[in-house]
Amino acid sequence: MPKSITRTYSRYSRDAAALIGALIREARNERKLTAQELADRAGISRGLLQRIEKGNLKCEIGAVFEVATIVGVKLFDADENRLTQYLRQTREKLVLLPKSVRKKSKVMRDDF
Amino acid sequence: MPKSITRTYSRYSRDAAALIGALIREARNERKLTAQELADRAGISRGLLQRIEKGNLKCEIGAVFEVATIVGVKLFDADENRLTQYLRQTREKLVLLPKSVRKKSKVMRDDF
DNA sequence: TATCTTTGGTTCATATAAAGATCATTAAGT
DNA sequence: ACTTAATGATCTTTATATGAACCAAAGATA
Repeated sequence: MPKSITRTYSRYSRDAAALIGALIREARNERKLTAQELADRAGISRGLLQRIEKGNLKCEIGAVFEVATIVGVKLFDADENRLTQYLRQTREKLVLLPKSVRKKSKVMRDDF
Repeated sequence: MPKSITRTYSRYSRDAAALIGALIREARNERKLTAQELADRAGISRGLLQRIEKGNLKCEIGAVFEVATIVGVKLFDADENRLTQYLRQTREKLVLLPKSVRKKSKVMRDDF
């Protein structure tokens, strides 16, 4: 990560992360779990869990998903079956798709 | 990050990441964007985009969300309005909830 | 009120994710 | 077939996210 990158995030991304974080915190309280307990179960530190619940965008997605899974926050708010089904479908579809994209060569007249 | 952490991920987390990655790649191809172009738009490197599309769990969630947003992959497969609405509702609910969880003190007889 | 627990911020050391560059392979366009 | 471009993969360097150990503040229980 050279040259000190300062990322800019869209509002949608920020809202999505904040939503997941809020849902996790809510679910954790409903299940009467302390932050430390949930962090232990997920194999992460309490500090990281705090940042996740705050909707911090600079957390590794694996940690967020893991915590969400443990407390039962469904990603895609769809049932789990659909997820794996869709995953299989998508994989099948992908092998049929071209592997690389290509521009219409140099300059193409499409103005008529 | 001391003591070399090797995380374990649940199947659900792995599938979810793989699904997002596959959807991103599919959407990128549909929009005729090269990996470099999408990476540039998201402000990330092409290498990172590759890992995201492969479903690598060790990517920062902000980068994943940003890319997904750009190519139009909806998280929670809900419309954006519902996301922000739900976010507001959740935030309102949160202030009403107790801020800390507590075990039922030492040993509580709940066996009657 | 006093005590114990949980949470919220720090700070610091270090493991590591990300950028950037390079190269081989694959595939699209001519 | 040839050319050009996109992808896949690997390597090195560097910025930084994470874990750990703090402390203070808030909250629950008695």
